[in-house]
Amino acid sequence: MLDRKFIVENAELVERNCRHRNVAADIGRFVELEGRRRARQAEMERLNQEANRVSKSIGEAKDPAERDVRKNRGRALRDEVAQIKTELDRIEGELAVIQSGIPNMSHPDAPVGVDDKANLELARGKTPVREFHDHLELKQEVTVQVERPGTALLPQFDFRPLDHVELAEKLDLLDFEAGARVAGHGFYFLKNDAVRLELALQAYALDVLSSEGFTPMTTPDLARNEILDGTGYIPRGPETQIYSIENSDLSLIATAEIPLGGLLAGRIVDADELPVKLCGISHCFRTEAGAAGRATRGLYRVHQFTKVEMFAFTLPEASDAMLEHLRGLECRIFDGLEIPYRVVDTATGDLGGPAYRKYDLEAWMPGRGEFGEVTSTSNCTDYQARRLGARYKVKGEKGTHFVHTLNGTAIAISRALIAVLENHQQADGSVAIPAALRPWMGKDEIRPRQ
RNA sequence: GGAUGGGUGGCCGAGUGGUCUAAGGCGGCAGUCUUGAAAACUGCUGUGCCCGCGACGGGCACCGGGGGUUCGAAUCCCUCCCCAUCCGCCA
Repeated sequence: MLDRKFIVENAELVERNCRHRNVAADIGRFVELEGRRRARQAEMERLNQEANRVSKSIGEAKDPAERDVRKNRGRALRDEVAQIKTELDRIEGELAVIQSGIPNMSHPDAPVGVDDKANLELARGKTPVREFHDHLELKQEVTVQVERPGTALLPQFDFRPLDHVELAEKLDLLDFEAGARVAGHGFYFLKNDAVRLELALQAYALDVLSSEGFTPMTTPDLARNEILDGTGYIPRGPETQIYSIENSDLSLIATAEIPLGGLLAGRIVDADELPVKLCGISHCFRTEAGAAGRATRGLYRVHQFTKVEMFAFTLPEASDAMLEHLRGLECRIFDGLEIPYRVVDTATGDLGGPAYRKYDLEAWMPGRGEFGEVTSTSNCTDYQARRLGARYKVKGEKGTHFVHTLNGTAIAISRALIAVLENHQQADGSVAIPAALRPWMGKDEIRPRQ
């Protein structure tokens, strides 16, 4: 959430930002209520002060009659306070509702637009996209090259590429049918080399991030709703993406961002302990409510997957640079996997609540014939930290400040599997293992079973 | 699941109705001493909000959350949550 004083003092900026974000929030009402809250607050404090004075004077009163007079005075004052408190609570409630609906401010360079159509492509990965064109004369050359402005000559598929579901069937890597039988549509079993691939992808990501000073962690796959709220996830309501555990205040996490953010909830750290760089491995659970019928085939949109997540707590002045750092690592990881991708600067209307700026990596997915999101990294500035109560203190200085939080996908296994299988497939239906994964796979390719 | 104990400032920990304006310690900051450092000693040191041009100025609230009793609650009552230990079961 945003700071109340900031909202009041920058009402026009906040209002404009809400428009850019495509969010309806009654800022005018908020400013009015906050003004009233302060006035009532001041009034209540004045009465409390008076009542405290009266209470203290009772012990000093000489005769019983005088004591009774003062007691009555004290009682009257406390009654008045109680009335104001009731009104204050009502105002406070309405303020909190509006406040929690106001999204974070946006980075001045983030592309402005109400939805993902305004997203801006910033860069491409090192690995060129391979496409398949029916009209090309396949017999002439094994690899056809076409020219594209601004890039090197691009290799093309010289065969019609399969999608990961077809590949997985040939290679016996996935069982969606059994997943559906056991847990319903959207669940799946990984089998055989897909299991090794998952472990290899985790090990590879962990390897890169450990060398960059991230502390590896596995996290609880459940978190208290309070922590979900703090990180900006909404555990209840019809639109929720979150599975909640019945008869408890726990939910299944949608990403390790949730428990990792919760790590410093309600805590104050020394400024010289920052930045804290964490690398969390967890399962991720998503109901995908409202996503019915959209890209439901295969692993693209599933209810459970494993993810290696980067998370950072930084000083405010360090968060912009940290976001670039996280983006750079995502690029390094996917370049290392020899997967073609593009980097997208997310438009204001597509940022969600907590993000100040967000970059997505979209990998080329030959089976879909389009780019699909595989990672996402966000700078949430102090928006999450304020709600979580994650603060830092500078030695020798008075007071505390909110840290900045950032998160970024290192590897989301399900979508990474799509990208690896589809981009590294070979004409005979086998899949070449990218060199970066071979140490953990113990083999160079996945071949169909004999 | 059963039993018990407990939630107090950055941390540890005392405190069972009115100098709690929360003892004491640790840590931190500043100073004295010292060639320098350590030790020792002295002082300062919680969070949030409000008032104020500002202060090393004033005020209010906060002892797990909420509610109650009282002129007055960390302290008494109700309720909820959380944590720890032991036992049982179990990977």
